[in-house]
Amino acid sequence: MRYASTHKERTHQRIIEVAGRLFKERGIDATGVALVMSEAKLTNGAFYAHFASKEALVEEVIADQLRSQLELFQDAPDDLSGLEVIAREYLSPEHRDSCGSGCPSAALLDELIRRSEPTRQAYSDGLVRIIDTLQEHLPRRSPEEAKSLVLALVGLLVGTLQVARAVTDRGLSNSVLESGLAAALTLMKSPWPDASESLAQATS
Amino acid sequence: MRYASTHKERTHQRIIEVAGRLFKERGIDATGVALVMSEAKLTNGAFYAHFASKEALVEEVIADQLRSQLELFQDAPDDLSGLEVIAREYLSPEHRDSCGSGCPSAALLDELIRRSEPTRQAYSDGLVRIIDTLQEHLPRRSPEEAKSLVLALVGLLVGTLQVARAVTDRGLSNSVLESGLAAALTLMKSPWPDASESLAQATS
DNA sequence: TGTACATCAGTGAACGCGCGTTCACTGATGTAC
DNA sequence: TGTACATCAGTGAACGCGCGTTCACTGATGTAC
Repeated sequence: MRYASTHKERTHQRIIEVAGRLFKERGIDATGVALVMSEAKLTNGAFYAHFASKEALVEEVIADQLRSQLELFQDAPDDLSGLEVIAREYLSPEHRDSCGSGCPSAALLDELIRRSEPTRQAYSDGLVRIIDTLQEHLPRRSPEEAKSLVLALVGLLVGTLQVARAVTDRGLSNSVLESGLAAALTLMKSPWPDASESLAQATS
Repeated sequence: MRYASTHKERTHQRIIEVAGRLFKERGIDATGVALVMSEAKLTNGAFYAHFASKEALVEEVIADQLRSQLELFQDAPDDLSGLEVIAREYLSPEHRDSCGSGCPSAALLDELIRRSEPTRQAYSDGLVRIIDTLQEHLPRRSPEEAKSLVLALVGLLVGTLQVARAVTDRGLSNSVLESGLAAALTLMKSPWPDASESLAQATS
């Protein structure tokens, strides 16, 4: 072998990680293959020795990003306090201010909705795994309750972070994060209603 | 006048509305000026008689979209039941399945974060107006509580809709919508905690 | 041990294409006299 | 009333540019004999 047997594999992984950061910082469409390769200290041409197309890269990046996010969540304690730690870190100003190293869902969600079937499937599979993992933090609830709560929390965290990033007023942005966190903590300790119940019925 | 005095103005507005739909369906970067103009039954060249650049169109589209969204919310009753109606319609399968005619935040949020300063400002201004309007649905709460709750609800609705759109499994997608709605209703009737309070403290 | 050849990750110039943008022009209709 | 000109929303071909992709090549190192 002219290179170490792991050489190409490591280059491949480096491209995926660099692309992940650039996609999250700049958007997928706005990040060219040439830029990804130059940031990975390579030239254009080498790209197609690693990936069949840009979309194939996108698909691998998404799978890789969701795997990383899953591992991050798995580091937290396996109970309700772990879920609180996750929410606090997720809705922190630091996470808001670092798209490139942050959650792929918050950075790419509505771009992903419009991409190829395999890419969307890669995202969806990764998200299902994350949901399953988060559910394990709620052993005191029934599986149905736990799953429903986790789904709502995922939506809340992702949406709140995005809104906090979009708003131009820094003070308002901080309020968005704090409000989202307060809501997350409220949900974690609330009894879980049936969604078919209306507010009027529930409060009367 | 060779045309009715309102002719150009109406064409201008038609371009903005067509572009709004296309941007939300396909993404901003992925929607070319030529496509927008042909869908508006015009040719390329007329574009620059109406807008200084594509980004100027984006800015006007965003302002227009948030104005429409605000009007939609203003149609609901001015109390807590109105907020429930809004949440139910927002998290409906119909809204999930119609990006083009739906909420601009859900369709474009993370693309907006990366656009020009004036475009982001247009979005931010529109969102602030929406938040102020939604707050009026909560006369029973203190202004601080009402604002915090509304901010969290906005994050929850936007994030939940995006996740429901991204997930490839239809059953899971429906569960996401139902869970998000259940969470929204729970938040509307819960007492509002201080975000600095931790879950451990609150539950012990 | 020395030489010819095979391997293959990476190089870098080139390709066609669609993008945002420009511009000379059209043609319908109003105004001047 | 008739004719020459002005107005201006819209036309459609063309521009340079950067994109994703292709391909003939390089050069370091392994293998054959």
